[in-house]
Amino acid sequence: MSKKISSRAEDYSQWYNDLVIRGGLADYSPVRGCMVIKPYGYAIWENMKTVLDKKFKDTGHVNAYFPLFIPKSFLSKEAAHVEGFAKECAVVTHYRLMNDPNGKGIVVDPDAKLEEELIVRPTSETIIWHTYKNWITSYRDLPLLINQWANVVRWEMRTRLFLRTAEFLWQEGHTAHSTSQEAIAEAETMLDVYADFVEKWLAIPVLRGVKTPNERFAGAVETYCIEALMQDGKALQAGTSHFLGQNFAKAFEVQFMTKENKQEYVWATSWGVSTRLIGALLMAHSDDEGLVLPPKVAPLQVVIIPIFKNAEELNAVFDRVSSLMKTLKAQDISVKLNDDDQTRPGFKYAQYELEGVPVRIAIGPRDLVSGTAEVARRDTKEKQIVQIDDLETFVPALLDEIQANMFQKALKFREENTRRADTYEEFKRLLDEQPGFILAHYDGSPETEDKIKEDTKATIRCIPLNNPLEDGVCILTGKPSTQRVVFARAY
RNA sequence: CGGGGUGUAGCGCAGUCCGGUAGCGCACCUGGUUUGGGACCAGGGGGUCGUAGGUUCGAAUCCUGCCACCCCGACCA
Repeated sequence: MSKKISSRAEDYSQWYNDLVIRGGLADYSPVRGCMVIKPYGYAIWENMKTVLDKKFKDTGHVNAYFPLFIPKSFLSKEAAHVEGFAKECAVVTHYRLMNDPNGKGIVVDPDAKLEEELIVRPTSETIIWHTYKNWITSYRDLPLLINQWANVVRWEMRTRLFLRTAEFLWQEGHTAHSTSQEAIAEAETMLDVYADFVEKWLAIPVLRGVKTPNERFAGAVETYCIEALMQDGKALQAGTSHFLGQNFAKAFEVQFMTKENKQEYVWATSWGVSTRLIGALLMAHSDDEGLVLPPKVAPLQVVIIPIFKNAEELNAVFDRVSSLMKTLKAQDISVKLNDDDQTRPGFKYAQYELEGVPVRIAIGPRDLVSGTAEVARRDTKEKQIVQIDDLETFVPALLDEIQANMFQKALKFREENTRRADTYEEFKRLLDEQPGFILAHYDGSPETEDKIKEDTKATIRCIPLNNPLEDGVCILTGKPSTQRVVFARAY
């Protein structure tokens, strides 16, 4: 095995795969499009989950769990919804296997065919709204604010580790409200929760906006999204929040009695983020040496590498740092001393750089004499000598600085790669030569959007919230336009 | 589903053209020397060569079918 991972410049896709595999985040599984999330990758997900779950609860939501299997007939109750998901559903048709009569292993028992086939959930709107029908009868039952952490299956044509897998982990919030305004406010609140999380914890700047009708979630009236820019200039949708209007309430007959004693359909939202966020995290920050993790979600924030030739020297380092480790842990900083005597320091340095541990501290016999340590930060790869006694204040400050610096770096990258195009030629040239977000006018028609997508593979990522109005003309048709929208090629 | 590629030890590969019973590097195990940026020496274990069939005295190698995975597209979070 080569020691280096592929570089971004020579093969961006391979670089990404190397990060995931060599970084110990996931493995391929025996089933196409599925992956095994390894402990290190899962630890990142757990950290994300912990923060998000608290934010959901702080905004009034509770967790519940709905079943994996959905009766096939449910899916077709909302027309746009089935249109959007039918082509990528895993279907359960039988419930039993038997020994092959021809002696070749095991086969599906033809007598065990299900009366009605079951869909493995690609998302849970249908089963949840079926359930909500029984839970909601009065305005007093509203709002109903429920989230679930679950796995879903979408049988995608082409998969990519974390970014698009056949099965993925996510959370999906499903809320019911008595008014349209309240549901819209909910969808916007959750978009803000996502944006805040991605920017402050993952250190990835995002654009908040709404999707055009073409890009809207199947069954939504309005889809809000956060869009991030990856290092190769492609966009990645990092989270979505949908205002579903009364579409699902009507499809599943969910009505409530108002204060005025009138029957009305309830208003709905749904919102979700998935393990795709791990893909975003990798692609936004990592470099040719490996992962670069923001301290706030790094499974391990600080690693101490002792330099030693024998047990005495190791113990001397351990004695010198044990109180430091306690102090850091008391501040909720994860720290580990790697006392493995089978690998040498250089190997450990390379390994922790690959894994993206934010701060590395090396302490050897010479340091013990001088009372110093070598502190290396992963984001800039800078090293400096610090007094060991100062580390308990230096390290927390450094972690904060790394977190802030990673966000600033990503923000600068996005700003430098957000450009305006006023003609179609310029638009196409930018896509090929300087990929990134492109702000351009379009005439607002789905046909124009489709044509541009067909020509260039670029899509409208979003119409930013609070978008400044500006008169212009559509880059494709020359028709008048009142605002620029954000185009990009996307994952 | 279209295009390209690959299936040989846990991983990465050579061997296939030209058939003779499988090899290298890393990893792993044992012992020793090492340890401030991916250590070294010696010894050792591990593979029905993706799968099914065919040709042949003999197949990783030739022929046919099938399967899987990866990359690039169309679809999507």
